[in-house]
Amino acid sequence: MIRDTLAAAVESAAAGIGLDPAAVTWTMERPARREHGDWSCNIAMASAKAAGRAPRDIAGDLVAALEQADIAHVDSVEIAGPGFVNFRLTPSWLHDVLVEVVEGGTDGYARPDVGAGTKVNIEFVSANPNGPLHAGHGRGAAYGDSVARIMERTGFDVTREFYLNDRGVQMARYAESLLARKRGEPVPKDGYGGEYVADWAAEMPDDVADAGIDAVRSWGYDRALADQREVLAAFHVHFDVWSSEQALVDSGAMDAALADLRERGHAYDADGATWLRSTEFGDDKDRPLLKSDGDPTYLLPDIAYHRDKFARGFDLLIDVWGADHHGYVPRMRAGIEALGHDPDEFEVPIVQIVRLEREGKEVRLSKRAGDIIELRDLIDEVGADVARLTYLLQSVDSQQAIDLDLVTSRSNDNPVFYVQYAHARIHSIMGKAAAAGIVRAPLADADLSVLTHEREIELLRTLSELPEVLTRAARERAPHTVTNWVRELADRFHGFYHDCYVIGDVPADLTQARLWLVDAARVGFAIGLDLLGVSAPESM
RNA sequence: GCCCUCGUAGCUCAGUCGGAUAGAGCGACCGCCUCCUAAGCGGUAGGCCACAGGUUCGAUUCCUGUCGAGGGCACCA
Repeated sequence: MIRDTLAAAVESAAAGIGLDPAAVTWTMERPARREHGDWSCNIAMASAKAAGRAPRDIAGDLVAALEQADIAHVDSVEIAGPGFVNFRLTPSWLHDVLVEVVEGGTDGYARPDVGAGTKVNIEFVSANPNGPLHAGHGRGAAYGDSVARIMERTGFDVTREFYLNDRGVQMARYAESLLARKRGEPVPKDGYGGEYVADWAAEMPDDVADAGIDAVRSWGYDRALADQREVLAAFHVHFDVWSSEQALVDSGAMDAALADLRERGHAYDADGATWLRSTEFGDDKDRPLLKSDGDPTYLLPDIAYHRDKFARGFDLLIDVWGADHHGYVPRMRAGIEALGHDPDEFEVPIVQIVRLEREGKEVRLSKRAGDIIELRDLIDEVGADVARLTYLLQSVDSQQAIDLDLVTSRSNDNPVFYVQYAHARIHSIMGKAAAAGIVRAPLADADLSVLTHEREIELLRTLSELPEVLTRAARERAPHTVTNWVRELADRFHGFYHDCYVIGDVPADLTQARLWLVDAARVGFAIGLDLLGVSAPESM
């Protein structure tokens, strides 16, 4: 890559004038402003203190040395601002990018090895199996799955996992609520009042209800899980592993975890309960593992669960949690440290809440669920692609308001259609070319040097940024940076489409080169949209 | 009271591992279809990057505090 070429040239030049490039941290980056060239290096400023010289003075020597070196694609090197060394390149470097994109294709282009084979377990959604998924789960599902896709592409060995809290008080209340509804009675206090409970109770066979609360719970569990699986499938999210809390209890894994904690001296008995000494690991207070009635709290099975994940050989555990659970992070991390693991091996991205609005007012999409907005209804209304891209439009750190009027509108202010339309135009061009009997010659025969139009250059420049974007998206677990890139690619493509006709009154060699450029854009959209879990239509 | 996330253009949001004149889309206003879909393209206007200190050659970015929004604070998950 060009960046490496330039960095190597800088290192060599720096060494040549008596600096030690390895001793300072410096960067080779794309300047924010185009006037500052194509690539910019801050090594002169970074070395100033150690060298005891003025940054611009060092930069001057560097530029002189770099001008002597014959570096591929470099048009000029100059000093700018406080001491930046800026490189201006000839368009040829972007023609090389085009070849790289087309030859690499969807599978081969932009595969930076960030993970180096790290085994990572990404646990997300993990909704309780006692009701349908809601819009908040949708954001977590879109995020978790997209992070998984990005990490897979960047050299991580990824497992997608769903944890089932199929044990405990919540499940008991759910079963009681189902049974009460089945019998036409009001749901008990602290029960589940959503209309889906009544609907599902109506579906429940009489013999299940007659068989008692355990049978009802079991039936209700299956019913809820089937519902969630169905919606996730419609959302194009799949899981490799479904783990059960109850199974951890039944297998003795939970007891083993507690014994482990005791052995390590991080668990103790007091006030009739058993406690985790989480304060030892930075938590505010110690947390109960076993309640005073002897039943486990949710924390102990969770610790056992994470212990199990590590036992399965994962180097890194990522739990995607909703904002309402963030206070739980310190004790979970404490539990992991208590088991002897490095806290850096456990990460918890927090997904902030989602609000759905119509005409500026909060809406409740579901008539059935009462107080929840079902993911199913959202998908039914806008489609899985639109829902996913919309969720991934912004960072999960900030709260999100989804305007349903906007999202369903077929207008300029809808970013989903903007991107999809750009993609559709690619196929429109290819279709026109085929209809006109134009055959795309082999890439090796195309003269890419004719691609010099500002729009063509900008389009290629955006394509060239994808490896860096993916590196960052993977490190920061930030799918929205990919969304931003895809939007920019769409922006560049629309501009190109508008000003640069591929077919029509253009020379044959330009048509050929542009057809390859269009194909490169297609590869870019295919990679980007796939990472977001969004398919793109070939026509609209 | 303590902890977490957020506060950037009228609106919705990027950017922030410290860098050169802070970006996009929408909305507003002005333009562009004899030619691959105008679901598009171009232009103009619009900012004390919540506020106050600190660190630094340099802070929207890092640290501290204040204010505001949201969320969480053992035996619900």
